[in-house]
Amino acid sequence: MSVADLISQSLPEACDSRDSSPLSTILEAEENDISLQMSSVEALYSDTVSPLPASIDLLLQDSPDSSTSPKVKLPTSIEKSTMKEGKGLGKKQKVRTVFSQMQLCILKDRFQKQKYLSLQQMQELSEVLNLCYKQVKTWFQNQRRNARGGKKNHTKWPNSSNGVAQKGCLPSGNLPMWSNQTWSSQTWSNQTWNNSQAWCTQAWNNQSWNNQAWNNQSQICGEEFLLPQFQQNSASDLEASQTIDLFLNDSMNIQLEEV
DNA sequence: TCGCCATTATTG
DNA sequence: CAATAATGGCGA
Repeated sequence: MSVADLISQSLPEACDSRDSSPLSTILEAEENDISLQMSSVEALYSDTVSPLPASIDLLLQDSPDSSTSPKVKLPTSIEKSTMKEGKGLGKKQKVRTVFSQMQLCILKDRFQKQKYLSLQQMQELSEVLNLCYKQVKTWFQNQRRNARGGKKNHTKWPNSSNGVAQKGCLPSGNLPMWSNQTWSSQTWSNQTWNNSQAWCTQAWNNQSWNNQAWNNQSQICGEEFLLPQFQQNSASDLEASQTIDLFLNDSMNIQLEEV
């Protein structure tokens, strides 16, 4: 499979992050050309994370986009043009990106701890998820809204009553606050990430996961992360995990103001 | 500029 | 039809 495919998955051209992200976001270039972006991204990462070159692309966006196993949607170019030409004329076609399970997982997890992210934090997160800053921002925006639930009960989180394993996959209790400046990256990588690894892997392995599936899954996630079966994942998965670990730590180190 | 809101449009 | 990513307007 080509990395391009994977990438395209989470490459909404709708994001004008370049415009929105003041802090020169690295990943801006990608939106333009899939092919080009690939190289740029690759270069970028390989440069940043010297040891593991392209693996990042894979694991990140790749998350076998669960959303729809059969036909991986290529939101970017193909889908767009192929869409409805009828109204696609001069209209603004929204490209509704379908975030992968992994992306959602990370997003949700983060959201549980932080409802508001600083610009840089969002950017970092976006890098990690290989999404646009704008998308992350929007996502949080929407989440905040339905988290509040107040007006329109838009989203129904799996379990809204318990504050435990409800939405996220990672039991917040075991995780160090993303934004708290105290914990060391080591702590994160050694302890927390183990869990993360598990759930990420899980996410990758179970393509069939749906948002609803989080319901059930989240519970196991809460207690039995490191199931033997998950550890038997392929090398690529492991590699991926490690990769994430790496850049995650990297981003973590950047640390800025907290909420 | 961002956040929040209401709305729109896509996806399943 | 429900869920939700993304857009645009408004205010701080």
